Amino acid sequence: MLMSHYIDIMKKAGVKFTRPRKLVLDALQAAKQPLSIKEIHKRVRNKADLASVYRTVNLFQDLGIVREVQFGEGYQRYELIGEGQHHHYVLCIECGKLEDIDICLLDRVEKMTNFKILSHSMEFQGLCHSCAG
Amino acid sequence: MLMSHYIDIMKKAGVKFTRPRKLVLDALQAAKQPLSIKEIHKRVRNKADLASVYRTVNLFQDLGIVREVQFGEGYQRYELIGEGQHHHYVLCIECGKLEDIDICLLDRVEKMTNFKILSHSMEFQGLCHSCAG
DNA sequence: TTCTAATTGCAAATGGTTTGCATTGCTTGT
DNA sequence: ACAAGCAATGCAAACCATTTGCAATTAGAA
Ligand SMILES: [Mn+2]
Ligand SMILES: [Mn+2]
Ligand SMILES: [Zn+2]
Ligand SMILES: [Zn+2]
Repeated sequence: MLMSHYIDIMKKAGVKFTRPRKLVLDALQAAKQPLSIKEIHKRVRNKADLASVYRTVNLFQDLGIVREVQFGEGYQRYELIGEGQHHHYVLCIECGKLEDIDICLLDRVEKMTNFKILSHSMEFQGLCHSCAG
Repeated sequence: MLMSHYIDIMKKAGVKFTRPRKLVLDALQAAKQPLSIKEIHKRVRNKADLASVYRTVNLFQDLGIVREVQFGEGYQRYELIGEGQHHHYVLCIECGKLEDIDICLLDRVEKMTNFKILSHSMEFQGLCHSCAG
């Protein structure tokens, strides 16, 4: 996704496109896995404060730029959402291997329940083929 | 699920069936929704310490007696698992309405990914029909 | 460039969860 | 019934992710 896309979203929302926000965006774009706050902060050390990373990620969530991914590690992870897309994962708790599963039940659940779904999580944890032995 | 079922599990695991553990079990059995630690503790006040509630719930998780439910509230919820069963939910963030969705992708994901899945979360948050307007 | 509200950095606070340790309570063997 | 040994508890302190107050800085409109 182009940087200009996210700048547009912020402009439309009437918030400033600041240095910390660009840095967090860069970090998330460079990553190929959902990042924790600590990981984002590490990729941005001495450029943006930890509190700013938190505030930025929360803002991005409100703006629909990032999505929270729950791996049950005791903290959250975040990934960019590109044009209405997002992923769901299966994680090996032994070796950390992460696989994308191409399923999303959003539409099905909206129809089935008559809810307007605003967010959802659907993540699996277990042992990959190698680690299961 | 019968209390004896859970007692058996604890016996097999070689852990004691103590008063706090019975209290937490009772609270979870009486509940018709996943409970937070705070809610369990409230239902058990002056009978079991908060730390014991935490320790008990963690033990029950290890024993496969309870399952963590993630509603993204900033803390965890727990529900009893009866004989290989568990639920997935859609939650209205406005009025708190909770609906059970009768879908589980465990088997499908295990086959698709060749992982041995040990835990998973699949919860949806949004607005129910009344609250969406 | 100037001006001002939005944003940041830093430090302190918060809140859920875990942990250390002395005490209590089972359980087993005598 | 008693004692010994180990497990589990209560209480307080620690931990750690996240939030917040506030003074200083900065984006971006005028
Ligand atoms: Mn989805
Ligand atoms: Mn399931
Ligand atoms: Zn693995
Ligand atoms: Zn509702």
